Amino acid sequence: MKKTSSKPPAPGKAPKPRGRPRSFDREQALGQAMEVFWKKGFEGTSLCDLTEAMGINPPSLYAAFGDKESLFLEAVERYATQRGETCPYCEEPTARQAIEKLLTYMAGELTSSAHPRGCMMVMAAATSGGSSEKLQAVLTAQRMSSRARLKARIEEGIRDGDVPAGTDAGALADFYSTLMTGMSLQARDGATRKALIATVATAMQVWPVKPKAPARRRVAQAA
Amino acid sequence: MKKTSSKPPAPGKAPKPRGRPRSFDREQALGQAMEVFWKKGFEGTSLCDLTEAMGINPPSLYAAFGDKESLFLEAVERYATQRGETCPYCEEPTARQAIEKLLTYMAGELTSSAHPRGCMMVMAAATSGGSSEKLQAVLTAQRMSSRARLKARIEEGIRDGDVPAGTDAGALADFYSTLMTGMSLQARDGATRKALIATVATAMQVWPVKPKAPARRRVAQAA
DNA sequence: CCTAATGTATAGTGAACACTACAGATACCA
DNA sequence: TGGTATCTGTAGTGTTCACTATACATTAGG
Repeated sequence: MKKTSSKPPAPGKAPKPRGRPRSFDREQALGQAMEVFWKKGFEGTSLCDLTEAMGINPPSLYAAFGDKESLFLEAVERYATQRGETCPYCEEPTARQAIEKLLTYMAGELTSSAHPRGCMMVMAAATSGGSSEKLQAVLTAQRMSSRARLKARIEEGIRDGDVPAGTDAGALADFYSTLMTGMSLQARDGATRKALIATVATAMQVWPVKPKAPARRRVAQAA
Repeated sequence: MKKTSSKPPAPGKAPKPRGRPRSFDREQALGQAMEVFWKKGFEGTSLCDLTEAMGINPPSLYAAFGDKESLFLEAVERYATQRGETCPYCEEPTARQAIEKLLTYMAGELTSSAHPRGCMMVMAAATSGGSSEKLQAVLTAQRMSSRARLKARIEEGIRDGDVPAGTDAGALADFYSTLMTGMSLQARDGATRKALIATVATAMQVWPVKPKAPARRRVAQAA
């Protein structure tokens, strides 16, 4: 594998690119591409859609990103990174608060008018039926990772004592994963933020409670 | 609008078709087409996929079904009818039992190996981003109808007294609608029947309970 | 200045798409 | 048997797809 032409490796190296410099901002163009993929899916997006949104011509796109699939994968990566950074998650003191905050945050994000509705991953997963294996594998991995993070936070809650000891972390993670997936579709379908918030409130009722009050211990653990 | 050539209007009329008879079973061909659409979505399915699965040539397809979109709409209609008939629903005595039975039935159906995984409607909704307005309108209507049926059954439960009086039927219907949508995607993603059943069990915990036991009435209502 | 290296713009490539013209086949009715 | 109506199979139609060959523009080093 040889990198076609991404960017100067490091300022300390001073590679001094020889030829004509690129006339567009690669990161900004990637952002535009991400929005288009987010809105129309992988197969629903044409090269024409992309070049128009990115403001460049096909040869520039291919020189900078490889091909349509590579560009999509980079967009997915960027989306995941971006979401992972902005989303409040494990900083809440209890697992319940963390999950509730996550779901509430998502209810707002999924219905925000600042970008396409729904989660890009979920939409991509739903619409990439006939795509390449690599593409599907990456998407599946992303979804597995999302579910695993949920499960890990619940298990952390069990260790910390804020979640009852017998709780099935996997099943609970599956439940909230399923719900979040559904929320994405509902959002795409026009569900209001209010409706999603109400659904979140309903869903939080299944959070396990301790049967009695045998140990009123609360272990504070620095994040 | 003039029907191109669907089928003889009624056996009583004895229309006596004049020309060469059709050499394939229209209903069976429609079933094959439905399976392909179900598996690959509307845009992901090519005419070649369809003609191959249906065992006919393009002109026969167009003569019998109009065009790709009309065929898809007919497939959707058939799917909805078929599901509506086979799915046990309002015959359960209480709303809770009805919803639980529906969800459990769906957990099995969505993961059945007898047909493509997931609900055709949900997959179609997710993948028909760039399709015609009519197509999207029909799909939206189907989903609204599904949610409305859920809501109606809950309201029936409120009237019958097996659901607490203050229950927000709309919010509860939204919650289970969202969950069912999510279950479809999870199923497509490879979730096991067991995992879906567990999620259903978790979800049923949110069912509202009466604060005390004021009325133990059960109204049997013929379907 | 010239040469080399790189990016950009025009204008295509072959393939796949939804869809159909046309001729031949097969039915009914006279 | 002939006329007409409908279906079937072959072989296309033009369009759009992802992608690229080629020529020109713009930089750095000499």
